[in-house]
Amino acid sequence: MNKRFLQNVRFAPANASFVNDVFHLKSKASLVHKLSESTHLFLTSSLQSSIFKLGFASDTFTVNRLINSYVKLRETHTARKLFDEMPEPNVVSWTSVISGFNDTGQPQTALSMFQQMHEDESVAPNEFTFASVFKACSALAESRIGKSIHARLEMSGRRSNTVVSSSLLDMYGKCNDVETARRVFDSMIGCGRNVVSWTSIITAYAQNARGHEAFELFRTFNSDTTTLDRPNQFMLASVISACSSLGRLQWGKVAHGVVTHGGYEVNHVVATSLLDMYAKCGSLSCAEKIFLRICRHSVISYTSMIMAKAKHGLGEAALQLFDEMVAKRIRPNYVTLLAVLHACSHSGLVTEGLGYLNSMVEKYGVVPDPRHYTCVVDMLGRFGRVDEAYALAKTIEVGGEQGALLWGALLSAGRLHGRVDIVGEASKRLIESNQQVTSAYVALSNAYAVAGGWEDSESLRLEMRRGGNVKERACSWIEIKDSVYAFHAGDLSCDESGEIVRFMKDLEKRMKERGHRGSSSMITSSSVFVDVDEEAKEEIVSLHCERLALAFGLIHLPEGSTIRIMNNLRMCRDCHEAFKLISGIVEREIVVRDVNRFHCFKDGSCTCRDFW
DNA sequence: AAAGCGTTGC
Repeated sequence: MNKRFLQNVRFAPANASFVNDVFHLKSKASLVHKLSESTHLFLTSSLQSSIFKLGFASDTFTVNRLINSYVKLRETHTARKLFDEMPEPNVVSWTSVISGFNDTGQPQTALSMFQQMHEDESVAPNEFTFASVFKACSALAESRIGKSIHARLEMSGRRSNTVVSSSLLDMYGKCNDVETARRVFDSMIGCGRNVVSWTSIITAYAQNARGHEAFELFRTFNSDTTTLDRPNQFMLASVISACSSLGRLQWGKVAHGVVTHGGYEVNHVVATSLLDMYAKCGSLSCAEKIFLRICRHSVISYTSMIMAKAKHGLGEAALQLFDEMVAKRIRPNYVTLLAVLHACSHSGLVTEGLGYLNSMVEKYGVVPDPRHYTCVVDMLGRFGRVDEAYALAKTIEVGGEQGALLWGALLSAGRLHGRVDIVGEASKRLIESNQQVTSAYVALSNAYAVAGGWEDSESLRLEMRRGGNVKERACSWIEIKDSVYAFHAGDLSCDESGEIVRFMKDLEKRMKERGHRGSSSMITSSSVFVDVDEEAKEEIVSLHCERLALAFGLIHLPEGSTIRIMNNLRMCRDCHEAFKLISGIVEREIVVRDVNRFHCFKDGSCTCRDFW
């Protein structure tokens, strides 16, 4: 039959081009189909030569598929070359190449392509293009450019698209403009929000230190009856991260319940966020349990666990884990080295810490940056090597926020060891660079007061008041079952009878007797400092509150319960000592008024109780 | 044919 057909063709020239077309189109269809399945550069480039031989080099649709195949293989350069040779690129061609640059970490090039598209004026961007371009702005945290493109979007009338709006709100979130992100989210009520847009707004709050609102939105999403979407791995990782930064174990457990329910425990990003959450909420054992369940470890899971051990005072175990990671050929990054230095700093491994700082380039290929130096300055300072800390700090040229952290570390060192000269130098640098001005003034004022320069101290305090510098109030809090009890620095109104202070003094005495070091003289020194300045008192009371919280937990929790203490300054480095001590103390009756009672999540939906 | 969301540091 075929034979006869071909014979007919031979004698019917009028039909020849028709058959030729059919043959070509059939070949094209199969080539394009093969392209979409190609996962190897070799296959894609041989398909390209076949396509070109058949004469489809100018066919926009076919070349778009080709470009797309190269983009999937991350061959952005080849994709761009093909694009540049196209006689008539359309919006798909432009968008494919722009998203290719996004996917290969070249958002700047993606943006310049968009600019070129704008100047060309031959093709108008559509929803797909805008979504890609906002993603590029997110990556660059470029709100200025993002806003101007947002204006173009509004003019084009293409806003009522869930994907575009999500990318837009995500961009505002990444540029730290949460209010605008929220406005975009609120405006999406008509075009339909989905799990991605909810995740974007939750992430915007979570990444901008507004964890409460992030969690509140998560709850709203879960009780929203208008959507069939359930939380996915992206949303959960973000929500869990919010719980970590809030130090709210109960909320973290609720999120863990949702993870288990949705079967997302195997996702390594979710698992890593859970690990970090348990560690930051004080449960090292749960963190470790999660860590051991992770099958394929990444640099992030190891770094999180090293940091967890470091913050819980287990410096040697942290370093051991670091060795294990290196042995597994997982390459450490700058955060890993920060965790390692923290481990040394928090466990008094000064020599080891200096060793890591000096060998990190050569051994691990990580160039130390100001954050690593700050960590080492802090470590030297804590262990009395203040002059070395100062000498090191002077060699680092850094300003802005990083500079403030560096000189802030030195300031603490000077204060801890009563070095007025160091406090003076560090304060001067902070005040000059207009960073942490309040703490600097307070510390300086205290240093003068200690050295007997009462007049200087007084004039500084006046200067502070005139400048309107107000220090954020420190607070500690404790979770007991479903409630959170908060204690604010300087506020001992919960101690009407003075019994707490007596208890603290007793506790402190016992701690000293057992050789507990650190800021152990907070109560006795308070009587010295109380007339001088608020700062010392704040720190003192903040520490009091941790002990207070301990005492509180001891009284209200059944035997064997875990007590978690958090504060908004840093993880309590004395917790381990305090725990050891408190376990030997007989229960006492103390009447404590609830200072503050946050609204708390009643955990009814948790499905993984067996985990704890 | 092309698009949007997540984890480690302070």
